[in-house]
Amino acid sequence: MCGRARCTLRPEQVARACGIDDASSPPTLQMDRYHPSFNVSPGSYLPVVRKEGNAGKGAVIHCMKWGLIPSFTKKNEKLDHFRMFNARSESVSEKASFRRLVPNNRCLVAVEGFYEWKKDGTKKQPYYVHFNDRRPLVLAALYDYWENSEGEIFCTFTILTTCCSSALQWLHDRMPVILGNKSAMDAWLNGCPSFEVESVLKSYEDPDLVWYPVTPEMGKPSFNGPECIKEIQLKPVEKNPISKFFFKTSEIKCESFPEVKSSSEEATQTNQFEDVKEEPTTHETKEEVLDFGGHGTDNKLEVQSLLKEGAEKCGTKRNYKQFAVDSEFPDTIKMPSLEKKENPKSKEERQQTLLSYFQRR
DNA sequence: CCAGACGTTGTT
DNA sequence: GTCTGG
DNA sequence: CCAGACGTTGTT
DNA sequence: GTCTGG
Repeated sequence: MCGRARCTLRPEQVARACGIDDASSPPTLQMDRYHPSFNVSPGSYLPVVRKEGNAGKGAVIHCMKWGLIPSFTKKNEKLDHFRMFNARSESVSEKASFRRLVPNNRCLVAVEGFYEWKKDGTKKQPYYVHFNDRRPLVLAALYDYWENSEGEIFCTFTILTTCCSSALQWLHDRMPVILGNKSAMDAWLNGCPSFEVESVLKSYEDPDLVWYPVTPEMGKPSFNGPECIKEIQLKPVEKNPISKFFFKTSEIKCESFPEVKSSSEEATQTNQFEDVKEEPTTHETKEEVLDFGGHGTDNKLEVQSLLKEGAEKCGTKRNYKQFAVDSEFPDTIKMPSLEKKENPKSKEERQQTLLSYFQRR
């Protein structure tokens, strides 16, 4: 499934990720509705790349609400964006609400990553899933227009899902359809109405899709900011409660597994597009790879020899590259939930100790 | 013919 | 809009 | 997706 | 439990 994501991409980044020709100044529509967020959920607006017009082959970035409202929805019906925020790709060509959109209402949604909750009995642990080179994920989606009784047009979309890749099966059974290359994106966006959609509606199996656990606090939709994607250290699961008095969690904490694959993909920046009016060009020239903390220096090395298996059991899979640069979140951006947090994480909290284990309870 | 549905997820 | 059910 | 509410009356 | 809201 896909019910939560990070999208703090600027329109140019969306355009570039989706393969729009003139990505430097893409045509946009209703972008004032776009509020970049580390915690996007159904019901909020995201930039969607769709074809411009019927015959025109150009693309436009159109900000739409996540959660499909089919055009045939009754004029006076109460809108429910939380019912159809996903569409099963396996049945999308049969279901009445989606079927009619497949030929002519396909679109792309670019996000930096998405969240997935792992259920362990009563507990739910969220993980952040993303590409190890931090290029955006381009997701397959469908959109529709609906007009209310006052003549207002509502633009909404739904993200297609498929079964999880074998690598992500441990986490969930469903995942969004990730269009992993230019031809898949192009086919989905520009393919003729009768094109064989099944060919691109596959689960993404490549090993550059990685993940790590994040704070359960981000489950609250109002919790926003870079803290959402900060890697956390999972507490080891202890069968025997007594044993936790006898080991140092710092010794057995999960280490990362360095992916050895090198990617030629251009790393994308993670700056904000908070408000075009305020600082439209400030970030234009930056090509720096940025990240928003959370990857303590203590995580950086000595992990080379660790087994992949062990790392993945501990719920982390990542690439060296993401530690190449350690930078702060730009302070030009308003991030309310961050501002409230007066204390930055102490080293104590980053590197888990027996003391912190109890302090946090 | 008209009326009514049209969905996913996870959990039971 | 389009299909299913009565 | 998860979090949070889950109610009425009358008055401002 | 189930619905609504973000």
